[in-house]
Amino acid sequence: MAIQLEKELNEMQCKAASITEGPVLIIAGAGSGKTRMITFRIAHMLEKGIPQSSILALTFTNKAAREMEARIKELTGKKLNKLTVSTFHAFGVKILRESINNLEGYRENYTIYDQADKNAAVKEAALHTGMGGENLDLYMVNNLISEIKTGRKKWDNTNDVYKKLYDRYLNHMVAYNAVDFDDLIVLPQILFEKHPEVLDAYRDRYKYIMVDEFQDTSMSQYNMVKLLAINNRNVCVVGDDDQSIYSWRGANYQNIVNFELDFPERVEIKLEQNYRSTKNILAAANNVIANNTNRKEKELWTGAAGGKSIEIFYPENEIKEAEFISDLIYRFSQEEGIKFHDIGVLVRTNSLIAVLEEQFLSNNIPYKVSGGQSFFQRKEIKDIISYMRIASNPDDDVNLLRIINTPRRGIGNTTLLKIRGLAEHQECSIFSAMTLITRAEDSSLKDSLRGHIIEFLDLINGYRERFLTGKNMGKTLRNLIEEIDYWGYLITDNSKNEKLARWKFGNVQKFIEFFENWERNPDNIKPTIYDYLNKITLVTRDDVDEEEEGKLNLMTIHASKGLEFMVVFLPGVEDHIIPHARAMEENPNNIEEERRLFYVAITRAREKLFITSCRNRRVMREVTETIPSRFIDEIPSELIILHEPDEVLDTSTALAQFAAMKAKMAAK
DNA sequence: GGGTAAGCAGTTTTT
DNA sequence: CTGCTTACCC
Repeated sequence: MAIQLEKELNEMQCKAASITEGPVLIIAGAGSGKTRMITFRIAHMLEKGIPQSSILALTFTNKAAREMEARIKELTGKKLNKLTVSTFHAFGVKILRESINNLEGYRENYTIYDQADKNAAVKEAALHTGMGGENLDLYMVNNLISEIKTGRKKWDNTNDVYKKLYDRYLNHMVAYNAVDFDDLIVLPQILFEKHPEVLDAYRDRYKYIMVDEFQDTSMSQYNMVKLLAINNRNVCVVGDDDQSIYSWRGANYQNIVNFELDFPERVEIKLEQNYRSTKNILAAANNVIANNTNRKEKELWTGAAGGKSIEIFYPENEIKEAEFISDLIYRFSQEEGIKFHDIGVLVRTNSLIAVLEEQFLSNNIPYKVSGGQSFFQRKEIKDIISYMRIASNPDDDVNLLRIINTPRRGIGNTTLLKIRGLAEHQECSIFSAMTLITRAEDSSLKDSLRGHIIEFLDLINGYRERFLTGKNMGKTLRNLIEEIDYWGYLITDNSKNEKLARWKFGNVQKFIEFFENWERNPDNIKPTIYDYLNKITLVTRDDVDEEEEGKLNLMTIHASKGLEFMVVFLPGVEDHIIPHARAMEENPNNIEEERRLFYVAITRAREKLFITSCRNRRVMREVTETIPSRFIDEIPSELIILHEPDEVLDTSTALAQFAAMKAKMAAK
């Protein structure tokens, strides 16, 4: 089987896939067949005899990583157990797993904190530095910690009041033996600095590096790539500055410029032919994004036909909007035979999802939601995970506090305060303090209380031992859940709603099954509880979906990146939503990123795009009048069918329009 | 000292 | 919807 790049790819794609040596910068526009090019590039490298183990491909999401691996597998028909395709964060986990013992204070059984855990840890640190309470702007402090840690910001006289809190937070994290998401990128680099021999080993191993979604890498992520690639110089980055939509998380598309400076001999390739959208949709997207300054010159073009493929409606309010969209989708499915999974409904904020979801539910439209609260973030699942985390790392105070009295075991606030005082005094973890307090002779604890604490300690210690054997962990988990009587807890806690309790317990059962499946998976050579816990912390969405096929896609625009749909609906295209009021408040320059978001949304559509903008919308409790997004005005009017605000919403016209356009395109 | 019901506020985007 | 505070009961 020889891959013929020239036959499979266009000229530019082919060039991009063939140059495997030296630095390459690929600017790949939306829908330009980027994934296809990358897949062929790696397949080509393997065919040339480059060993799998020398290749490192870094992506942004787990989903992208999985997809890339699957496609390479399909193309080459090879087993890919030596190829490293991973997200930046998962790669960080891998490095830390192999070498965290070299970092002072940390141990191998470290816990990864997600946003919620981090919040709790920050609160804790604030409490200890006397900065807690209602005045604390948790969101801001969280950001500050991240910015300082990743080097995006330095201490100055506007923020150094938080230095104490920051130091405390760092100390706590080491004491908890916990790392946050930023640490997964930053700690490996500290490790490399302190132990150049470790860095050399990674440089030796990964001679070829690829980075996907390069516009979304942060400065510290780029530094990591640079560290690894600077000697061998076989590094290929692929990105599109117009699709950079994660700057709030530290993404910096200036990295494209940095790359040009650090690798001046790079070959630069632009993929500008779009294979996805109708001429009409593409023209709209091009016109919108042209309003941004400071972008790489490029113009997407397509050989596809035109057709009036964009329609704009102005429903009365968000309920009418949801009804309209839902009805239209239903008729598309019934009368045009369009599959639900070919339709995407994309929103700017998670809060817009609920109304739509409700409508789809009552119209019996099968749908799946990506983004928002992930399965692993549900309270009942987090509880169970906390038990597992404490069993694997008892020093993790944040998770201990979550479960110490869930289900109720008679350790209330006052007792807890006493224990925490002791922990503070002894500079030890809460778990250790509990052990101490049960042994103290003069302890003022009542016997019953002491009994409760001992019972808890025995429970954790017992299951810790069982989990650490690495055998029958699923069974162990089942026993644990039974022993703490989590079912009984759910029943009493949701005494007014037994159905809810049942549903929650169903989730718990599901979680156990995931865990057992993972444990049984032969790809896991030696499954440990640490590996599992680290893995699920990095999982956000979609990994849990059972049947993907045949379901309507409902998600945020952020979550839609990299996807495409035959028909796309964009609800809530209103000022204050997109561009988002909060974003604009923060910094008026954010308008460009909001525009990029709108651009990403438009370019998801292959054949048809519906934009709706409500005239009134309920936000929290109040109904407010809204105005259409300014971005609508940036689409040339000759490209769209504009329905007047007072026009009665009519799904039939929209449907007929679509049919006519299809017929016209087919005729061409 | 612990448990619990009721009332209340807070939702930009995510690894 | 749910996490958090508050006030009150056992």
